[in-house]
Amino acid sequence: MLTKAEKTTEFIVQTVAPIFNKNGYAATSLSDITKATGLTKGAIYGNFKNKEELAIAAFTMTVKSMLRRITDHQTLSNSSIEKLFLITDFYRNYYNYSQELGGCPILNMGVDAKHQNSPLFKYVQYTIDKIQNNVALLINEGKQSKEIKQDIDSVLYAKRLYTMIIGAIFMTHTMEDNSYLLQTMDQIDTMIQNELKL
Amino acid sequence: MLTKAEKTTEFIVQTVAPIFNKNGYAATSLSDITKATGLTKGAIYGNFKNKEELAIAAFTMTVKSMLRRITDHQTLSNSSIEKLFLITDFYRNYYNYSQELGGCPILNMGVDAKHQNSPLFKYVQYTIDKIQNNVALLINEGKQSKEIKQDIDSVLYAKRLYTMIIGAIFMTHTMEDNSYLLQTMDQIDTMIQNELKL
DNA sequence: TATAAAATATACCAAATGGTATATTTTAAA
DNA sequence: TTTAAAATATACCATTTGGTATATTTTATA
Repeated sequence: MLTKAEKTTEFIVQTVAPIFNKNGYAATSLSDITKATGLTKGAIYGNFKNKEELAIAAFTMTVKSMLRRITDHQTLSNSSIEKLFLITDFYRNYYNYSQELGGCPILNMGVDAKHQNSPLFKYVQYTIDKIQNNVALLINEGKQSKEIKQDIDSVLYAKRLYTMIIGAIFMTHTMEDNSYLLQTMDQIDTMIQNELKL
Repeated sequence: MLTKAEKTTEFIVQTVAPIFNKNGYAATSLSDITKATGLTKGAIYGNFKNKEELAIAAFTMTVKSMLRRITDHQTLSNSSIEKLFLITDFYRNYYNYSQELGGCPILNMGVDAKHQNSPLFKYVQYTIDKIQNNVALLINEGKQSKEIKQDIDSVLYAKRLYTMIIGAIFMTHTMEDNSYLLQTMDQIDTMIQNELKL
């Protein structure tokens, strides 16, 4: 069972995560944090060393729950090429989902932390690498099961796909127009169909 | 001739623009500004109403000089399909160039201003629209001059191209790896060659 | 139910924030 | 070279910032 303190820590992170994600680190003040949680500084600093540690906890929590969601979605099929299509399927609903998070954490933190917070920025890089490696692995599996063409460079192709996806995420959020995400997912599906599939 | 005051205004904007672009609005303090310019608050507030107005001036200045640079590069050819290739040619050198600016202003401001500063965010949207419309116009010209296939949806294709470009810019800056930009420009060149060209 | 420990609130701190009124310097024209 | 105006510096302001020491409350256990 979770103790009171553990529940409070969880509660703070959950409450504060979308605020940090929306506003960025510098633009999120401790009064924003106390206001949103209804707690005082005493409670915040009893659960976290400082503002930075809280921001890190919030970001890692958001990213982990996001990655879990993609991974879960992947289990809907055993075919590796189908799993690629499940990626685009996931991102077709990403505008809604990421709005709940306060935006795309990878995109926001990649921009926000770049010249401000190197541990967080490193963590963004690590996460992107992780996502891309998963896609590359999937392509490799597809090659082994003869679902995907043998001459495909899996790492390069994974990078290509994620580049398009993150571009579409930026455009959809910035132009406030979901069609960027939908169109790009169509485009990627066509690529999988025409360029990857054996 | 430029008066002393006009030169100072110019100097402040030029000096401060990359700082705002790097750090974002909230994370750039007035002491950052006075330190960088070597001027005092009196001089800053004599030339600008407040911090926000300075940030707006800095951003518009950066964007305008960037757009001028693309436009200038376009004049290298009269063929509309060649002008499309000149776009990818431009972005092949964009990592270096945008680093001088303190990052890509569109990308950074799109993320930074989204939940903070609505006039600046609107200006980002306006600028993206402008860029995309220029590309769409170029494609239309290519269709008229029989360089580009008639059944291409120019607006949709322009959106597609810019989505890929901004994705590549984010990836290159975040992963600190220029190959994302180069690979994406190769990919776009292939698309122009195979999908657009008549 | 009493109690020790854990969790939270209160009250405070120095430093930094954006901004302004006024004093001083610099500029350019007469 | 004097002088009025324009530009910049100085000194200040209230407010907010992140953070902390201590007081108070809540929790769980004996």
